[in-house]
Amino acid sequence: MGKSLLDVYHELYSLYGPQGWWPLLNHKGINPTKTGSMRGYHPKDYDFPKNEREKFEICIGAILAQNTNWVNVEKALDNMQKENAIDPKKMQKMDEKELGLLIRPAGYFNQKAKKLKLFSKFFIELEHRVPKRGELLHTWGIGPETADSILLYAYKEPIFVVDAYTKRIFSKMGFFEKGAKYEQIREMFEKNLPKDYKLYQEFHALIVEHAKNAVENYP
DNA sequence: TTCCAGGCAATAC
DNA sequence: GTATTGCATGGA
Repeated sequence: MGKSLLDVYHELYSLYGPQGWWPLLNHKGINPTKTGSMRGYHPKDYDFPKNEREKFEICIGAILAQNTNWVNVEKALDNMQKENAIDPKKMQKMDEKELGLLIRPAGYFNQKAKKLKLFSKFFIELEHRVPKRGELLHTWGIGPETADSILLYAYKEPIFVVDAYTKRIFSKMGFFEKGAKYEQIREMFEKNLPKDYKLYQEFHALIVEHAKNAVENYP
Protein backbone atom coordinates (compact mmCIF):
# COMPACT_ATOMS: atom_id res chain seq x y z
CA MET A 1 0.00 0.00 0.00
CA GLY A 2 1.42 3.34 -1.07
CA LYS A 3 1.49 6.65 0.65
CA SER A 4 -1.65 8.69 0.96
CA LEU A 5 -1.74 12.40 0.22
CA LEU A 6 -2.02 13.02 3.92
CA ASP A 7 1.11 10.94 4.52
CA VAL A 8 2.99 13.13 2.08
CA TYR A 9 1.62 16.23 3.76
CA HIS A 10 2.88 15.10 7.16
CA GLU A 11 6.29 14.26 5.75
CA LEU A 12 6.62 17.69 4.18
CA TYR A 13 5.41 19.36 7.36
CA SER A 14 8.02 17.44 9.38
CA LEU A 15 10.70 18.49 6.91
CA TYR A 16 9.91 22.18 6.57
CA GLY A 17 7.48 23.14 9.31
CA PRO A 18 4.56 25.57 9.03
CA GLN A 19 5.08 28.00 6.14
CA GLY A 20 2.93 30.94 7.16
CA TRP A 21 1.46 31.71 3.75
CA TRP A 22 0.23 34.05 2.29
CA PRO A 23 2.98 36.61 3.12
CA LEU A 24 1.72 40.13 3.82
CA LEU A 25 3.81 43.30 3.56
CA ASN A 26 2.92 44.80 6.90
CA HIS A 27 2.94 41.64 8.94
CA LYS A 28 6.06 41.69 11.07
CA GLY A 29 6.25 37.97 11.78
CA ILE A 30 9.00 36.08 10.05
CA ASN A 31 9.64 32.47 9.28
CA PRO A 32 13.27 31.80 10.13
CA THR A 33 13.24 28.58 8.10
CA LYS A 34 12.52 30.35 4.81
CA THR A 35 15.28 30.30 2.25
CA GLY A 36 14.37 33.38 0.26
CA SER A 37 12.70 36.49 1.58
CA MET A 38 11.58 36.15 5.18
CA ARG A 39 9.14 39.03 5.26
CA GLY A 40 5.48 38.81 6.01
CA TYR A 41 5.05 35.14 6.85
CA HIS A 42 2.90 34.11 9.80
CA PRO A 43 3.49 30.42 10.58
CA LYS A 44 0.73 28.63 12.47
CA ASP A 45 -1.54 31.66 12.25
CA TYR A 46 -4.29 31.04 9.70
CA ASP A 47 -6.40 34.01 10.70
CA PHE A 48 -5.60 36.07 7.64
CA PRO A 49 -6.44 38.31 5.88
CA LYS A 50 -7.43 40.61 8.75
CA ASN A 51 -9.17 43.22 6.64
CA GLU A 52 -10.14 44.24 3.11
CA ARG A 53 -6.78 45.87 2.55
CA GLU A 54 -4.96 42.60 3.18
CA LYS A 55 -7.50 40.66 1.17
CA PHE A 56 -6.85 42.89 -1.82
CA GLU A 57 -3.11 42.64 -1.32
CA ILE A 58 -3.28 38.85 -1.55
CA CYS A 59 -5.33 39.02 -4.73
CA ILE A 60 -2.97 41.33 -6.56
CA GLY A 61 0.02 39.42 -5.20
CA ALA A 62 -1.41 36.30 -6.80
CA ILE A 63 -1.60 38.07 -10.16
CA LEU A 64 1.86 39.59 -9.84
CA ALA A 65 3.33 36.20 -8.90
CA GLN A 66 2.39 34.63 -12.24
CA ASN A 67 5.52 32.94 -13.58
CA THR A 68 7.69 35.24 -11.45
CA ASN A 69 9.94 34.97 -8.42
CA TRP A 70 8.30 36.12 -5.18
CA VAL A 71 11.20 38.44 -4.34
CA ASN A 72 10.39 40.40 -7.49
CA VAL A 73 6.72 40.50 -6.52
CA GLU A 74 7.68 42.01 -3.15
CA LYS A 75 9.55 44.78 -4.93
CA ALA A 76 6.48 45.56 -6.99
CA LEU A 77 4.26 45.51 -3.88
CA ASP A 78 6.68 47.81 -2.03
CA ASN A 79 6.57 50.27 -4.90
CA MET A 80 2.79 50.15 -4.92
CA GLN A 81 2.54 50.61 -1.19
CA LYS A 82 4.67 53.77 -1.34
CA GLU A 83 2.10 55.26 -3.67
CA ASN A 84 -0.83 53.90 -1.67
CA ALA A 85 -1.70 51.91 -4.76
CA ILE A 86 -2.68 48.71 -2.95
CA ASP A 87 -6.22 49.99 -3.07
CA PRO A 88 -8.76 49.14 -5.75
CA LYS A 89 -10.14 52.67 -6.06
CA LYS A 90 -6.70 54.25 -6.25
CA MET A 91 -5.78 51.67 -8.86
CA GLN A 92 -8.79 52.65 -10.93
CA LYS A 93 -7.55 56.23 -11.04
CA MET A 94 -4.09 55.29 -12.29
CA ASP A 95 -3.46 54.58 -15.94
CA GLU A 96 -1.72 51.42 -17.07
CA LYS A 97 1.48 53.25 -17.86
CA GLU A 98 1.74 54.63 -14.35
CA LEU A 99 0.88 51.31 -12.74
CA GLY A 100 3.29 49.48 -15.04
CA LEU A 101 6.13 51.62 -13.76
CA LEU A 102 5.46 50.55 -10.18
CA ILE A 103 5.19 46.84 -10.92
CA ARG A 104 8.11 46.65 -13.34
CA PRO A 105 10.23 44.38 -11.11
CA ALA A 106 7.56 41.66 -11.25
CA GLY A 107 8.04 41.23 -15.00
CA TYR A 108 5.41 41.18 -17.78
CA PHE A 109 4.50 44.60 -16.45
CA ASN A 110 2.38 45.70 -19.41
CA GLN A 111 0.17 42.62 -19.21
CA LYS A 112 0.05 42.68 -15.45
CA ALA A 113 -0.86 46.36 -15.28
CA LYS A 114 -3.86 45.59 -17.47
CA LYS A 115 -4.73 42.55 -15.36
CA LEU A 116 -4.55 44.53 -12.13
CA LYS A 117 -6.77 47.29 -13.43
CA LEU A 118 -9.38 44.82 -14.62
CA PHE A 119 -9.22 42.94 -11.34
CA SER A 120 -9.54 46.05 -9.21
CA LYS A 121 -12.77 46.89 -11.03
CA PHE A 122 -14.00 43.35 -10.48
CA PHE A 123 -13.05 43.56 -6.79
CA ILE A 124 -14.96 46.80 -6.26
CA GLU A 125 -18.04 45.36 -7.94
CA LEU A 126 -17.99 42.38 -5.59
CA GLU A 127 -18.88 44.73 -2.74
CA HIS A 128 -17.26 42.37 -0.16
CA ARG A 129 -19.02 39.31 -1.53
CA VAL A 130 -17.00 36.10 -2.02
CA PRO A 131 -16.38 35.68 -5.75
CA LYS A 132 -17.45 32.50 -7.51
CA ARG A 133 -14.70 30.49 -9.13
CA GLY A 134 -16.34 30.88 -12.53
CA GLU A 135 -16.47 34.65 -12.15
CA LEU A 136 -12.76 34.79 -11.46
CA LEU A 137 -11.98 32.55 -14.41
CA HIS A 138 -13.98 34.76 -16.74
CA THR A 139 -11.94 37.78 -15.71
CA TRP A 140 -9.15 38.40 -18.22
CA GLY A 141 -5.79 37.56 -16.69
CA ILE A 142 -7.11 35.14 -14.08
CA GLY A 143 -6.42 31.50 -14.87
CA PRO A 144 -7.13 28.43 -12.72
CA GLU A 145 -4.10 28.69 -10.45
CA THR A 146 -4.52 32.40 -9.79
CA ALA A 147 -8.26 31.99 -9.21
CA ASP A 148 -7.69 29.16 -6.76
CA SER A 149 -4.89 31.00 -4.94
CA ILE A 150 -7.24 33.94 -4.48
CA LEU A 151 -10.07 31.73 -3.22
CA LEU A 152 -7.83 29.75 -0.86
CA TYR A 153 -5.64 32.51 0.60
CA ALA A 154 -7.76 35.64 0.33
CA TYR A 155 -11.17 34.05 0.98
CA LYS A 156 -10.30 30.90 2.96
CA GLU A 157 -12.28 28.72 0.58
CA PRO A 158 -11.21 25.05 0.71
CA ILE A 159 -9.97 24.94 -2.90
CA PHE A 160 -6.72 23.12 -3.61
CA VAL A 161 -4.19 25.09 -5.65
CA VAL A 162 -2.44 23.08 -8.37
CA ASP A 163 0.78 24.41 -9.83
CA ALA A 164 3.59 23.10 -12.03
CA TYR A 165 5.38 21.69 -8.96
CA THR A 166 2.29 19.82 -7.84
CA LYS A 167 1.98 18.22 -11.26
CA ARG A 168 5.64 17.29 -11.42
CA ILE A 169 6.02 15.94 -7.90
CA PHE A 170 2.77 14.02 -7.56
CA SER A 171 2.74 12.53 -11.05
CA LYS A 172 6.25 11.24 -10.39
CA MET A 173 4.98 9.70 -7.17
CA GLY A 174 2.22 7.99 -9.11
CA PHE A 175 -0.85 9.83 -7.85
CA PHE A 176 -1.93 10.61 -11.43
CA GLU A 177 -0.71 10.49 -15.04
CA LYS A 178 1.74 13.05 -16.33
CA GLY A 179 -0.82 14.43 -18.77
CA ALA A 180 -3.58 14.90 -16.19
CA LYS A 181 -5.54 18.14 -16.50
CA TYR A 182 -5.72 20.86 -13.90
CA GLU A 183 -9.32 20.14 -12.90
CA GLN A 184 -8.77 16.41 -12.54
CA ILE A 185 -5.77 16.95 -10.30
CA ARG A 186 -7.56 19.50 -8.14
CA GLU A 187 -10.53 17.18 -7.71
CA MET A 188 -8.24 14.31 -6.80
CA PHE A 189 -6.66 16.33 -4.00
CA GLU A 190 -9.96 17.67 -2.72
CA LYS A 191 -11.58 14.24 -2.80
CA ASN A 192 -8.79 12.59 -0.86
CA LEU A 193 -8.17 15.25 1.77
CA PRO A 194 -10.33 16.68 4.56
CA LYS A 195 -12.06 19.83 3.29
CA ASP A 196 -9.99 22.22 5.42
CA TYR A 197 -8.66 25.53 4.14
CA LYS A 198 -5.82 25.54 6.68
CA LEU A 199 -4.61 22.17 5.46
CA TYR A 200 -4.85 23.28 1.82
CA GLN A 201 -3.01 26.54 2.52
CA GLU A 202 -0.21 24.73 4.30
CA PHE A 203 0.03 21.87 1.80
CA HIS A 204 0.37 24.10 -1.23
CA ALA A 205 2.99 26.26 0.50
CA LEU A 206 4.91 23.15 1.53
CA ILE A 207 4.90 21.86 -2.03
CA VAL A 208 6.39 25.12 -3.27
CA GLU A 209 9.01 25.14 -0.52
CA HIS A 210 9.91 21.54 -1.22
CA ALA A 211 10.21 22.14 -4.95
CA LYS A 212 12.67 24.96 -4.29
CA ASN A 213 14.87 22.59 -2.32
CA ALA A 214 14.85 19.91 -5.03
CA VAL A 215 15.51 16.93 -2.82
CA GLU A 216 16.94 13.97 -4.74
CA ASN A 217 15.14 10.93 -3.37
CA TYR A 218 11.82 12.65 -2.86
CA PRO A 219 10.55 14.15 -6.13
C1' DT B 1 25.67 33.85 -20.53
C1' DT B 2 21.94 30.96 -19.91
C1' DC B 3 18.22 29.50 -17.13
C1' DC B 4 14.35 29.90 -14.30
C1' DA B 5 10.73 31.84 -11.12
C1' DG B 6 4.25 30.51 -6.64
C1' DG B 7 0.88 31.46 -15.47
C1' DC B 8 -2.06 33.23 -18.88
C1' DA B 9 -3.95 34.47 -23.46
C1' DA B 10 -3.47 34.25 -28.25
C1' DT B 11 -2.42 31.67 -32.05
C1' DA B 12 -1.21 27.56 -34.74
C1' DC B 13 -1.91 22.92 -35.98
C1' DG C 1 -8.67 19.64 -28.40
C1' DT C 2 -3.55 19.90 -27.86
C1' DA C 3 0.99 22.31 -28.78
C1' DT C 4 3.53 26.43 -29.23
C1' DT C 5 4.64 31.26 -28.59
C1' DG C 6 4.90 36.08 -26.46
C1' DC C 7 5.10 38.37 -22.40
C1' DA C 8 9.89 40.68 -18.96
C1' DT C 9 12.44 41.37 -14.66
C1' DG C 10 16.23 40.02 -11.53
C1' DG C 11 19.06 36.70 -9.25
C1' DA C 12 21.81 32.32 -9.41
